[in-house]
Amino acid sequence: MPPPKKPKVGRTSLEQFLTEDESHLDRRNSRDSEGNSPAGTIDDGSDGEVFNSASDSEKELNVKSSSVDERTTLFHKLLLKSRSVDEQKVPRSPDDDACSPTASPPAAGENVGAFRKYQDHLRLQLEKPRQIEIKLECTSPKEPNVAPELGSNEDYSNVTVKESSSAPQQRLTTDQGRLIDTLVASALASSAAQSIIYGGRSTSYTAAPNAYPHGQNMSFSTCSMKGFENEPHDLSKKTDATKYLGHRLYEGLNPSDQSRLASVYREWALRQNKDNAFERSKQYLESHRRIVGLLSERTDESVRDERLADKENMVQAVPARYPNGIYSSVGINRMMGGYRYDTHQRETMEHSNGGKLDESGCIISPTGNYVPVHSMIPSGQPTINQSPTSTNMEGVDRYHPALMNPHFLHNDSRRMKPESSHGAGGVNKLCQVCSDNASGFHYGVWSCEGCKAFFKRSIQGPVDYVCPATNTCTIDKHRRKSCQACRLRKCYEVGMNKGSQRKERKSANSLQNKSPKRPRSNSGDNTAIGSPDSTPTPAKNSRKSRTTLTIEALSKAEMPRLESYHNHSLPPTRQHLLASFVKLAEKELVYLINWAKNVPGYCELSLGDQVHLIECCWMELLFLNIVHRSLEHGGRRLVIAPDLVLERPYWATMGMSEVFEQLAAVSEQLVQYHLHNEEFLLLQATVLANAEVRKLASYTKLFEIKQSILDGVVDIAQKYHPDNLRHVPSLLLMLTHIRQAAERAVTYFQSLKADGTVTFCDLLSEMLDAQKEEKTGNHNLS
DNA sequence: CCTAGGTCAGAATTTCCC
DNA sequence: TGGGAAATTCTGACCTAG
Repeated sequence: MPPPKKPKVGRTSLEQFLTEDESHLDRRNSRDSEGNSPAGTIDDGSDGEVFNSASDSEKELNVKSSSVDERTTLFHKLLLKSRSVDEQKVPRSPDDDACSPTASPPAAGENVGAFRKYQDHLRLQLEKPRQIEIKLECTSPKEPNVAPELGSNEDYSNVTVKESSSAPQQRLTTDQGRLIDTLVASALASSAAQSIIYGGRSTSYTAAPNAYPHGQNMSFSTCSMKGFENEPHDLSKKTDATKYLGHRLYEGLNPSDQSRLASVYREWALRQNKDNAFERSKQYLESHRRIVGLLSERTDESVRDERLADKENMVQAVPARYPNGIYSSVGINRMMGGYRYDTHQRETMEHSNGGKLDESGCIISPTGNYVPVHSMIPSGQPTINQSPTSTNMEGVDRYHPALMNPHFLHNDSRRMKPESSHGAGGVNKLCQVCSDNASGFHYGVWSCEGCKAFFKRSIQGPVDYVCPATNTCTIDKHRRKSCQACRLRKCYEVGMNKGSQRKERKSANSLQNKSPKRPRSNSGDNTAIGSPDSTPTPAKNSRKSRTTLTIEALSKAEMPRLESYHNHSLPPTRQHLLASFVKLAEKELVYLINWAKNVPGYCELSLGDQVHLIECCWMELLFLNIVHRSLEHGGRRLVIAPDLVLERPYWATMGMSEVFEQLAAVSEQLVQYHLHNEEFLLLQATVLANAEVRKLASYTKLFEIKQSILDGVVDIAQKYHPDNLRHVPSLLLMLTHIRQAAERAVTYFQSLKADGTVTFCDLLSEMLDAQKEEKTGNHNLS
């Protein structure tokens, strides 16, 4: 028994809905009076009934729905939204309690109480939990007359839904059937990927629909390698039937969608394939995966639209936190809980989404998993009169993510944050992590309660999030739960950190207030203060401001100090220490790639050059960071992570004695040179820009970047060490030792990888492979 | 007034068992 | 192997102290 629920305080979400919907209704009415209906909607009259066996009142509701009765539809929607709201959680006025539920819908203009009474009535009718399972009435795939023509615009008369209790059988509406199509399509896409991964066998599609206790949950999971074409199936069996369903659906896709689906999953397969090391990993890099994916994940607003436009034409893998890894499971909860789509719902979702349709084109389950949609929509459906690749949003509506928004399908009042209750001090700020409404300035950034709590939990205890995809998951309001690793990465990326207190917020604000003044004059330029050159020429001025901008950009991108979460209760053996080291390196590498994108000019290089530079110097950069973290120890110990500080004896334990000695020596030297933080930032950028001496595709641009960074190094040296002309060359000399140490380490790691001492993640693995290839000269610098 | 951190109901997921 | 139920983990709205 769940504990008693607390009464909800403040404005109820239902009230929110009512307010929202009443205004919405007004809009609808005025619109309909003009005789216009939104594009992309379906003819309600064809199959308006949701459940044939529904109670009388529900029938009445549905009949009215099909006659486009605005108010009834609105109530139906409200009912669906609020079905799960525990009545105890909804504070009611004595007046409400005194009234019994009303079986007739209130007239337009009636008050909220009347809406509630009717809603209560509907709730009572539908409160009984439904246990629903999908049953296909097909007996053989060879009998088209009984097999549903999925993917066509048929009604789903052969697909039935039955209640497990005493309720009679119910039919699916066409819309429900199509939603199931979409789910199965996702599952089959995953299965298709499996078959590609496992040797290119003809695709096998298996999706198992599982009925959950309350009739509201359904999930599909891929689970078998059985080929559909090759083996007989008994469609009276649920799994086989669903397999058939998926197969037919795939067949129903138009050729371009099929090909797109195949190519996306082929890429995915390449990424997963462990047996074909270099060629495939290279192909994979070249086909915009992993590191390329990380590099392509620009945060810059100017490229955001571009990225979103690309997504229009993308089928995405379904990220899921399941132990079986590549088997994506698609959890769609409450889909069958009476869901029905119509124009009113669409409008409401647009409304609640701030007037915008989600651009990703993915169905989103309440778990946050998302299902590829655009390519799943079978062609030739009159109600979706567009190609799936079209950017015209009209055809997206039916399968639109918004329709699967858990907040919409299931009114969990806890999750329905009143717009005005937080509002970040009255300022309508958005969460910098997920773009939900920010509740305040938390951990140094504007963030919502969810991301705040998530970050809090993440920094409180050891977490070991691993992205099931390519560390490039989109984190937004709907998908923030789909990948913890990427959510945490995003938290750090936007600048969340434990140390941020209100003080920093004030300074951030004051900085913001001052910022517009900055370009106007160099007087505020820190580099000018105390500079020996008191009469700067315009050229020098421009160079100095460029240095300032470079340093600002680099500071902004400063990497977080990640914890290693090394288990100190374990004996400090080579294996344990190396495992922690590698694990940390994996995490840092992801941040490193994102850091690189903030190096001025880096993103303007060709993608190939970006990848190449990172591949060449990632270890150097990791080492430079270690050296920097270890400055306070003066070379006596190395700070691998705040929770993993290695004393000299352990360097040998790890088999990295020489490498670490070198790093420690550099660290000791840098202390003597009084390395300033700004210099450190520029050194990092120098390592990146100087990673390759040979001519790359973007040679000129890279040369400019290098010059600019070196100018910065010189400028800053003048600022902090005006009397020491050897300071800059001394610093640069240190980089040669870091490079040497990195090269040794890479060789060592390659040997560890070869003998299997330590498990490397794919990204790190690929980095090591790339360097190996580089060494053997197979890399073609184009 | 604001935020970090605590709390806990409910949702989501995993595990166990038949 | 599927499915139900229990156990566990995660999420985020709300609360409180400073």
